[in-house]
Amino acid sequence: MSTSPRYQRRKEDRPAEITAAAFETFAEKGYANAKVADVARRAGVSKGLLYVYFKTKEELFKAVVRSVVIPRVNALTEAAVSDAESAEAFIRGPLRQFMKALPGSPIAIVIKLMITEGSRHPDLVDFYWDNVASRGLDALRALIARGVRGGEFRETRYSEYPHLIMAPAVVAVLFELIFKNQRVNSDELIDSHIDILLENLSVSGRAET
Amino acid sequence: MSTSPRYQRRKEDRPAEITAAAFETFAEKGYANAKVADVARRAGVSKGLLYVYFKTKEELFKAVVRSVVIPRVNALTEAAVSDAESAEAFIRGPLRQFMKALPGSPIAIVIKLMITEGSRHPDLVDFYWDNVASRGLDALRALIARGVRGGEFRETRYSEYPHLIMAPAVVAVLFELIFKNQRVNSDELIDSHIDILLENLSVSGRAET
Amino acid sequence: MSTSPRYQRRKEDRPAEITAAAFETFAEKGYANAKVADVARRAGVSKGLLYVYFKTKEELFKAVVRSVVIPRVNALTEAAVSDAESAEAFIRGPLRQFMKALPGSPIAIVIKLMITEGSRHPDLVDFYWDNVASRGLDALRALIARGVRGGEFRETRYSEYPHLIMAPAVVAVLFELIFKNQRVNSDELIDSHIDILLENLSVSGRAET
Amino acid sequence: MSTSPRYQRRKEDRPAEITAAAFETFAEKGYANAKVADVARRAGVSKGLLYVYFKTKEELFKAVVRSVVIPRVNALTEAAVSDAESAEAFIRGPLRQFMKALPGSPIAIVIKLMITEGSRHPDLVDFYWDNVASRGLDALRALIARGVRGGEFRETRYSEYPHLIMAPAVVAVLFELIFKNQRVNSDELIDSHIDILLENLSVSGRAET
DNA sequence: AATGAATGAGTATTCATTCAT
DNA sequence: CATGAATGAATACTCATTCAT
Repeated sequence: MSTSPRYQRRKEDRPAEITAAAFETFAEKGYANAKVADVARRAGVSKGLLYVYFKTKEELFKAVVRSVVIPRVNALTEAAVSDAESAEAFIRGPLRQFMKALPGSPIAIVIKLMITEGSRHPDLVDFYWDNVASRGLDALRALIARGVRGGEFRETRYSEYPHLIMAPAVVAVLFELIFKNQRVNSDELIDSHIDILLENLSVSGRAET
Repeated sequence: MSTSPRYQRRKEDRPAEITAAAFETFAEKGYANAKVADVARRAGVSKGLLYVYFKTKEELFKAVVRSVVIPRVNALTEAAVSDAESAEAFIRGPLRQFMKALPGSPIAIVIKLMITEGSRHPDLVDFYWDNVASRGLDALRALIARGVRGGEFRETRYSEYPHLIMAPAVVAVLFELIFKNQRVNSDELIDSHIDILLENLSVSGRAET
Repeated sequence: MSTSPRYQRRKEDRPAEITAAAFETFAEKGYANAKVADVARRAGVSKGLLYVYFKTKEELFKAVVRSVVIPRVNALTEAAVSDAESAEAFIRGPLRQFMKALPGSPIAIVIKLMITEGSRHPDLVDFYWDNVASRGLDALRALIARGVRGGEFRETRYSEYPHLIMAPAVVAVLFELIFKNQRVNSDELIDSHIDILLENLSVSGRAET
Repeated sequence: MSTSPRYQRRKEDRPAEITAAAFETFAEKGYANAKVADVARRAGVSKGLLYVYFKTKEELFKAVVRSVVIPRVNALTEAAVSDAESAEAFIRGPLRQFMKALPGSPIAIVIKLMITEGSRHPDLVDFYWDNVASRGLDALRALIARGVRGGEFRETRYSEYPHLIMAPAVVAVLFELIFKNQRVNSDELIDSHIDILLENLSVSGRAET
């Protein structure tokens, strides 16, 4: 009920609040069309304060990518290499869920931003490769290796190109980015892919479907 | 006495020359960072004349997308439904070539532009769906159907989701857009995919590989 | 009576018009307090056009210094070395006039700007030394030498330090810059100096005054 | 356990510490380019505290000028009128030293600041005239009068325009401000001037040099 | 038809100043 | 007394678009 105080004095939270607001703004508008003033307004701070924490719009952008990416990659990659469940169970469970969630996740936005602005920020691209793409592919490779080692899977090209495992999720991401998923049922797409994938990996050969 | 132009441009060529220059500029810089003056300079015309043909930068952008997309979709889709070669031969031949070429083709650039600017141009997105994505998927579906009809292929989920056939090419496109293909060998990726795909489609079951 | 046309199309004159306006603005406000928008308004052009001719405010500043300085140094230095009149006559005539005019001349403004902004523009300082200070001192040295050669003057320290000849004019400039000449009668100051100077240079020794 | 400050500043010293820091900052950057935050940091206080003592940046500037100027004018002017040494000895000794020291002294900086910012602070200009320029000129006039009275000097224009006595020092100051004295040997310039000056003032007429 | 000079709205960034703590 | 987080007005610079020639 009271008018919000002019000064909030929340030093520790500010950077996170600002990157969160910036993420939303970049997600909606893209980098070039996002106004620093919008970000500040959305974060509930003045432009001046934003510039205290981030020296330029570019710095802010890089901080956003890092802040979005880092906390999200660990969970899945760690689960992939744990022995808590069989490789197939992991693929049918957590991995499928991850792939279905991908188009609506912040990662999709980051992919968009990397496509748009990557060429102007090679260091960010490297960062993204090292911390997301590369680690994700390694985790998938380790997952397949575990399945093969455990007698669940046969040897396949997927070991070499785990990209093929994620490819349909990438399609789903693109459809989301371009068509806002008006044009494909991502969940069914992923389900179909998982079926095909496991049939292919399975040592027991083709199920009679 | 007068410095006559190298060759006298004919009025009819101008729009095409301008969209070609615009495509190159958008490809290099992205929409927001492409300057109209750059496009005009590259096309060898004045800004004023460019504005005679395209009333705004947006108009120009839409014209570019249309001009790039339309001539490129027909060849493949027509070949896909012809009976000149078996479905498998088509997949191993023209389709594989198309997928390998995709990351370096103008379509990749258009995909990038659709991701970046699509939300501001819903009509373009519709146009892109109608003329590229939708037609491409239909052609793939027809191809699979032909294979099934001809006894080459068994029934699979690919009929329902031909997206899965193109998915690795989409991954390759994304890697090109983000990493300039420093990070994956697209050709081998596609080859591996085609092998897996045909093994899956084949009625004769798994090769002993 | 007619409203002034929106476009004037005077390409050749623009840079000079703009530097003239910029000179006035810098003179009044100093570099830091001069707004580019003020300069443009005073020049009767838009900010955008100003930036067509001068890529930054700094560029504009340098152009101003050059445009003010160059045309003004030649007249005097050339006269100093001509034999049209005796050295003493030159000092009593043109040189005295020049010194009296200095505080109110654009050179005084340029001196002010060099003091204020010189440290941020070492190349301008060099330019100023090469084209104004150094050339002026050389001309004075040549003048003294001519007087000595012609038997008008005796050998004095002024040959080595012609700065001493100009020093009172420099005082007058400083008084103008700081006190707007509310505090000293520059003309009488210069007259007194010229008298002392010529008495000193004269071979015939001290007049009985 | 607590990191106690190196020494406990006493409240009374603060304004002086701040003006000292401000002087250094203004000297290095000029008024417009000096940041209040820099001054505070250099003074070892917070911006907030600085604003307790000086309500605006302008106030601070005026305080700086006053604090620099006042303590420095007294010594010389008092010595000039004392009878401790002959007028000529005073000129050859203390006055010459003062003139040689001027370009490197805080007064030079204050002159620069007066030139740059004077027009925005007429009261400061008046203060500077009353406390520095005017008093200095009076002291020089008194010095000449003492020499004349004591039979050392003849009557000259210097009585009326003691500015002429200081003029070469002013030149030296300007050269320092603009060229950082890369371009003139100030000491020799002053020595030459003093020789000429005393030859001129001397009742005994021209030395045979 | 063709030009490019001219415009001005729009935006990132800075910094003197305030005030809750 | 002391702090420094927070503010926002001010300003250099850009670029799509127009229009006199």
